[in-house]
Amino acid sequence: MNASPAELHRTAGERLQSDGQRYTSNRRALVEALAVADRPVSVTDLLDLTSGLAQSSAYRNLAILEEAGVVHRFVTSDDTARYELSEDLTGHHHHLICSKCGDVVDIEVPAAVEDGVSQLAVDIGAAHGYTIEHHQLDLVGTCSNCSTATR
Amino acid sequence: MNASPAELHRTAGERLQSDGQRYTSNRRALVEALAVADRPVSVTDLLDLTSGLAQSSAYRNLAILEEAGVVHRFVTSDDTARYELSEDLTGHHHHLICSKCGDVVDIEVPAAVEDGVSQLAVDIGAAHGYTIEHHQLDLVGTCSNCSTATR
DNA sequence: ATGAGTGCAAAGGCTTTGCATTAGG
DNA sequence: CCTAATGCAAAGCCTTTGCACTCAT
Repeated sequence: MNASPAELHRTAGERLQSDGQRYTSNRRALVEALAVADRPVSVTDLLDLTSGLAQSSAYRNLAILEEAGVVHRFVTSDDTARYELSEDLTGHHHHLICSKCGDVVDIEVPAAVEDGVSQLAVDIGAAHGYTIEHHQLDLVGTCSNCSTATR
Repeated sequence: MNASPAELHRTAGERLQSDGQRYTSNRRALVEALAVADRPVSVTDLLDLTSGLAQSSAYRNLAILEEAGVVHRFVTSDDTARYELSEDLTGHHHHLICSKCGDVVDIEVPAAVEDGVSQLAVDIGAAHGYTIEHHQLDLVGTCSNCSTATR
């Protein structure tokens, strides 16, 4: 986890390749931007962070990167998808989300809680016939900015 | 928690009233449908479950019910909003989500894990200047149906 | 009567798709 | 060369909004 830039790109390239996909400059730029951002970002953000990337290409490439396990996509209450590098590249973490502005901050969780949740996932999955892929713990609240603002 | 139907409607009515809203028949029908569904449902589902309810009214009323704290809205990876009755009406629980079909099942979590997460929420919130409103724990995987399907 | 609530249809915003062009292997 | 990838514009889908009508108080 927390791979160096070079290592990151190598891993990304390998995963795409084993998916029968190329690691093009657009895709590299997206991975780069996600690494630099170091927090979940929307497609709009990514278009700002990269340059000369068509919106449709961003969506298409993010879908491919997700399929290859390089990025992770999720949606918060503001209905816009956010992307971040896959957890096995950056380390397992959870999210602190502002219910007002939709902002997301990465957080780390004590091992005790993490273990409890992991065990739970196994048990619950078995009980319901689900194959658990991952879990997601969100703490939802109001960020200092939005608390202060006169709404 | 797990209020009787009568109690449920009474509580819903009160909350709307203290929000300066009426408990109209459309709103009652939505609450009724959510209670019967007993799982998070999409607006499309709600339109099927109720009858003669305009789509726009569904959205508008759900927003008002959410504002009044009667229902809770959230989004899974399939980008469609789901609604359920507020947790203080049905009991605190979490979700088991199918990453393929977007289906959601309510689950309950052992007190030990729950306590750990609650404490965590307090700590993390303080550390980041957030006022935590609630937390959300999702177990994401593939339901038995989708595992079997030849994709 | 008077404003909230409703239905219908149109508009919005994020995302996906079609198609001709470009580029990587 | 030949298919994958790209950009542009159009289309889609969920959701929101405008407006006239209806209902409750």
